[in-house]
Order: sequence, then structure tokens, then C-alpha cells
Amino acid sequence: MSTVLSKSQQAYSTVHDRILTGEYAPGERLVLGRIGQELGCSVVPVREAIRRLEAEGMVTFERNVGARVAVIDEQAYLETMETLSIIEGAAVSLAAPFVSIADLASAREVNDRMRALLEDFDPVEFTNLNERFHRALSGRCPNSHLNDLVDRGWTRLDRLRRSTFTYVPERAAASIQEHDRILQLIGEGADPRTIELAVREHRLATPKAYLHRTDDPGDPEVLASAPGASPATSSRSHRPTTQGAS
Amino acid sequence: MSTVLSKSQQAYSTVHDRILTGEYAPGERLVLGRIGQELGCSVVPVREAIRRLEAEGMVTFERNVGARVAVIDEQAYLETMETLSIIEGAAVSLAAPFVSIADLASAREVNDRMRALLEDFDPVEFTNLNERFHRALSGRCPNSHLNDLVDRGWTRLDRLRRSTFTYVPERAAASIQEHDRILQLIGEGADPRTIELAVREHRLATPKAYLHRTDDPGDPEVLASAPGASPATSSRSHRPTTQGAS
DNA sequence: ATGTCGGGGATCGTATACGATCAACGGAGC
DNA sequence: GCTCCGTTGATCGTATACGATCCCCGACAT
Repeated sequence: MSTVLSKSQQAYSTVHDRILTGEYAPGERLVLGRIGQELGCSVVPVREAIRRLEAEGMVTFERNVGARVAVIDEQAYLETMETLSIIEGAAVSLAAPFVSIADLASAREVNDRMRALLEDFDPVEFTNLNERFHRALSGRCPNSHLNDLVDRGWTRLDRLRRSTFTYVPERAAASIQEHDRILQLIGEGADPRTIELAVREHRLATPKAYLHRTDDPGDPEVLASAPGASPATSSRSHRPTTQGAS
Repeated sequence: MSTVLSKSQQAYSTVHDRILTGEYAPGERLVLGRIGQELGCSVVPVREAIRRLEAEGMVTFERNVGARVAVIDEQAYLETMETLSIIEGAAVSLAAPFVSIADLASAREVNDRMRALLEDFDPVEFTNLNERFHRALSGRCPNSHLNDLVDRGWTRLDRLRRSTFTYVPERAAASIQEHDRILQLIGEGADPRTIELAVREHRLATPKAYLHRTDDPGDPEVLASAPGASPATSSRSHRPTTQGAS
């Protein structure tokens, strides 16, 4: 009795997927009428779908001009990673008390599969497992709103992250070790703040490596100043640093 | 020259506002046709507006049944506050290096107006100033995505927060002092993490007070376990063994 | 050569129309 | 008296139609 999806829903998920797969490239124009034809429906459902995608930030819309796939430039990528590091760190630390032994075992198994994948490296599969690993942990967070934000962060990232490990393959091995550490911290009931910072640093490590590899001249400070990520940032906080809490 | 807003936009902001003001109560049914009549337009623009509101979580939608104003229960309120505490804490700490002397002065002035408001207390005005104070700081955060999330958090909260200080008036005085401390930390270029925690605790203090006032027996752990919020929580974080959590 | 104006085509914005679906109600059968 | 089922009204979902707006491009004047 699975009710046929409404055309509006169809349009939504189709366009959504096509954006994720890259079939609709960033910046590409999304003409309502054309999409309607391709989907075999009129423009009305397509319009609704586009509206939702707009609200989710996947497409931009201009009055009387039309929609286009949102452009994700490097800046946006870095911001998304930084934001996700913050949100996910908090989510995992909140989730920690609710992570069962079974959950830990399951996550560990995923991590082992990643380890096995190191030889004969497959960036895409590796990335998929990576996402599974992380969702397994943050998913236990009792704050559903926070969870939702983690979800959105990953989705937002999916458009680029697909190839993250292609660009920075040397991160793979370190990543797995950091996963081990996170699991250990959770397992031994470490201080929430410690867990939070561990996850945060872990997530920030990849974009940092990415920046170092592409070009050092730029301005990697965007991430350098992430709170608590690197204790010794020495970022140009022109103000005298008074020592804070431990 | 201001181009007339599209009816879709009109519909969006009208419904949005009506939800915020409470004219449309939580759980209330939103009949497309009726709204269209009230706004003097057909249902199509209304549908689009509802879709966007749906994507933002302000309304829920059920196929072939219709839309209704999303219900915000106490749980959702607490989760939103907790989430905002995390996001805003990070945003302010990232913003700190970019907060100018003028910004600080401006924020201090807002805080002074709040102080003046303590006698002859006006919860609504107080709350407005409070939001202004906070946005002035987090607004300097260079991570626009994070900023956007702060914005959404406040908006989401606006539906309930309107009356927060009505419920917990004794928080007002403490709140102002905490503002002072935050300004001081930023002014002296304190460690980002210190700033982050200060903002986090500040935001969490109100819902905590709220919980204590309404009923202490309950289970205020939702917030007690916020990472780093209260160093001495000693939350009995016993891990659920094998068996699923919750 | 450059800048301005205007026509034409593509696309958007919205109203209207109509079939589809759901929920509520009331009567027939047990 | 209770359950089941068909009818009915309200509302949703979508197609179609048509006016409104914008962008592109070529002609004309400077």
C-alpha cells in the first residue's frame, strides 16, 4: 500500500540526488519547466521542491530569474567543516553516556573495515564508512535538534566530501587512529569536554591538511582559530592573552 | 523602486510572523485556501511559503491532510537552548578577535540599558535588548554558516523566549553580570575556550533556573550534562550495558 | 567606437480548474 | 447496542493558462 510519492516529493528527492551526484553542477541553472518535463509533471510541484531545497541551502533563488545550484567554494567548505566540528563535537560528547557497549563494538568494527581498506585504497568507500562511523556515535545524542544539525552538516558536506580523501589520502591512516582514541575516551567514560575537543580536532584535521597541501600562502587562519582546536594557535589575537582556565 | 514582494514572499513572512506572535497557535491547522483568501491570493504561493516554513521546522506537514503550526513542547525548548548555547559559544569565541573597541562599547551600552530596565521591569523589552546584545557579539564571527545557525536558533527561540524572563525574572540581574564578564573576557583577549564556556554557561543558566523553579524532582539532566557547562556535574554517567539505551 | 533604447524570446509568478484523497457522519446489518 | 461500510463535504495535489518580468541582442544616435 505504499502510497505513491507525491510529485512534489519526487521532484524534491530527484533534484536533491542530482545535486549530490553532481549531475547538476554547482552554479548550474535549474529551469523549472525543463525539470518538470524531465520528471513528467508540471512546474508547480517542482517549484515547491525548489523552495525546500532553497530553505536547506542547496539551491539559490532569485526573483523572476530562477534557481541555480548553490555554489560551494572553498570558503564555504571550510566553514562547513568548522561548523560541523563544533556541532559534532558537542553531539558526541552529549551522546557518550548513552553509547552502549554494542554501539562501541559496532563502531569499532566499522573502523576496522576502514583500516582494512587502507591497502588498495578506495576513497569513496572509505568516506562512506567514515560517515557511518561518525553517525553511529553522534546519533546517540539525546538532543534531537542537535542531531538534526549534524545531519544537515553531513548532507551539506556530501557534495564535496565525496572526494576529500582523494585529495588528502595521507589523512586516512591518522583518521583511523583518531577514531580509536575517540572510542577509547567514550569507553572509559572520559570527561565530556575532553571527548568534545577530541572530536573537534579530528574533524578539523582534514581541512587543515588540505590547506597545507594545496597552498600554504593563503590564510589558513580560518581554521587555526577554531576554539579549543589547537591550544597554541597564537592566532593574531592582537590583544594581550590572559591565561584562561586549564 | 522597491519591487513589490512576490505573493509567495508575502505569504511566507505573514505566516511566519503570525506564528511568532502566536496569532497562529502551536498545533493550529493551517488551511491553504483560507490563508490564500486572507492574503488575497490563490493557494499556490501559500503552498510554497508553507514548504519553506516546513523546511525551517516552523510547521509540520502531512500529505493530503495539511499543515499545522509545529508544536514546541518543553523538551524542544530545552533542546533549542542547549543547542544554541553550543553554537553561540563557539560563534562568540570565534568572533572575539574581530570584535572592535566600538563593538564592545556598543554592547556595553545595550547591557547598561538592560541594567536600567531592572527597576520597573519589562520582560519583553528586556528580552529584545538581550537578543541585540548577543547578536552584536556573535555577529562578528567570520564563519557565516555558523552565524546563520545562530540566527536560526534565535528565531526558533523567539516563539517561546518572548516570555522567558517573565517566568524566571530572577535571572535578569545575574544575566547582566554575566554579560559584563563576557565583555571583559573578550576585551582582555582571553583564551577562546574560556570565552566559549562562559557564553555556554550563560545561555544554559536560564533554562536551568527554569527547571529548578517549576519542578525540581524531574530530571534536569538534559542540561546538566551539557559538555563543559558545569565542571562538577558528576552526572551519573553509567553506561547502559549491551541493552539499548533510553 | 561607445552608449542608449527598444524588441523578442525565454522564463517566472499566479489564478483558476478539476481530479484525488481523507475524515466525519449516518444508516444497514448483526 | 455495536460494528462496518458507503456517502459527503472539505481540503489537498497538480495541470493548464496567461500575464509579468527579465535578459539578450541588435539598431540607432552620439
